Amino acid sequence: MEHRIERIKKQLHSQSYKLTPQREATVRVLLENEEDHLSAEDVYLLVKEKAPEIGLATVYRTLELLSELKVVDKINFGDGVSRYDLRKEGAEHFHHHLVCIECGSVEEIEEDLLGDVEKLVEGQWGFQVKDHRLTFHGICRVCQKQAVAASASEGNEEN
Amino acid sequence: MEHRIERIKKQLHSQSYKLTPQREATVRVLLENEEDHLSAEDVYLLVKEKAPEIGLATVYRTLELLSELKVVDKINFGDGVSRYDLRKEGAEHFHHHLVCIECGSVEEIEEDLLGDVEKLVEGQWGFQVKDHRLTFHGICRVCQKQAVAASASEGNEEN
DNA sequence: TTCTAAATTGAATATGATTATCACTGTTAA
DNA sequence: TTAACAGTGATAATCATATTCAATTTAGAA
Ligand SMILES: [Zn+2]
Ligand SMILES: [Zn+2]
Ligand SMILES: [Zn+2]
Ligand SMILES: [Zn+2]
Repeated sequence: MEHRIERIKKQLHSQSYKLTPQREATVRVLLENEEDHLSAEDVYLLVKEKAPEIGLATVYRTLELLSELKVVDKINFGDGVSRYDLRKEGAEHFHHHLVCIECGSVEEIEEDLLGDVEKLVEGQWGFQVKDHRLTFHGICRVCQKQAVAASASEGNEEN
Repeated sequence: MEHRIERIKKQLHSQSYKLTPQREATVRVLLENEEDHLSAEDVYLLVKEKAPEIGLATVYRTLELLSELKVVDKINFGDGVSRYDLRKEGAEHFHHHLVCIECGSVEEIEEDLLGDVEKLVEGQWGFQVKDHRLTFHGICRVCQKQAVAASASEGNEEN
């Protein structure tokens, strides 16, 4: 954790930005909730627990800055809010997401998966790929099981 | 065109929705601008040219409805507005996009490309894929050429 | 055709996320 | 020390989208 903060600090400094206490608090919240996909409001509320004096505008500004520096990726799952996702250490591309249309859960895929597709796009469409967004919408493992269970008990009730 | 409108009409009726003049005008605008990626506001302005009495709320409602019926796909390229994209005739999945980070142009890829990846996701992650969103961000062909030209003339100026 | 209930509409208003403004504070470097 | 200047928090402004509601339209039933 400290190591990653140190790294982000250097990245900020290299563009003559400072790692202020507010920015550090924000980054810590992102690191502590790496598995989640927090909205700006979510981050704000979590940061407030530790640094109650922080303002919402500062959180937005910090997230925007981290986004420009590619420390976080801004993503939109179609529910009207932007969400902020830390890049994995050393990851070249943004990771992928599995969004369940039943329960709304979001799972991550860190494997690249798109290597071949990107080669194809570069070769066949002449498009120089810099990054991507890939999200699958479907039914997660849990909801699939529940659907099976529900249809089974439904069958019983009919008897 | 008429054929596709007829089909959408049936799809609406099958869920006891009506193809009102406002809805038809909206669908026509989408069909006539199939290659674009229009926002609700864009659609509104275009529909107004032919049916000036239409209200913005109706356009939003229509696009939302068409979205539920899977006639259009709602997509977000990260610029703060939702865009609406007609499904290709008979397409099972949403098509892909190439967004240029230089000029903002959006190109479409209709080829599936993700068949193998989806099989992997279903098999290895147990996730039942229903749909996807895939967008590549990078440099389009035109901007690549311009970059080459610019760096060449820059080299000349230095002499 | 006439009638009726339900669906749909437009204008206006409300909402909710994000951004801009601005006076103030802390930091930096001559 | 002091004069830029980056950064901040509170607030107001903006902008996309959703909701409300009275009025209109529509598809069937009678
Ligand atoms: Zn689920
Ligand atoms: Zn993620
Ligand atoms: Zn371009
Ligand atoms: Zn498209």
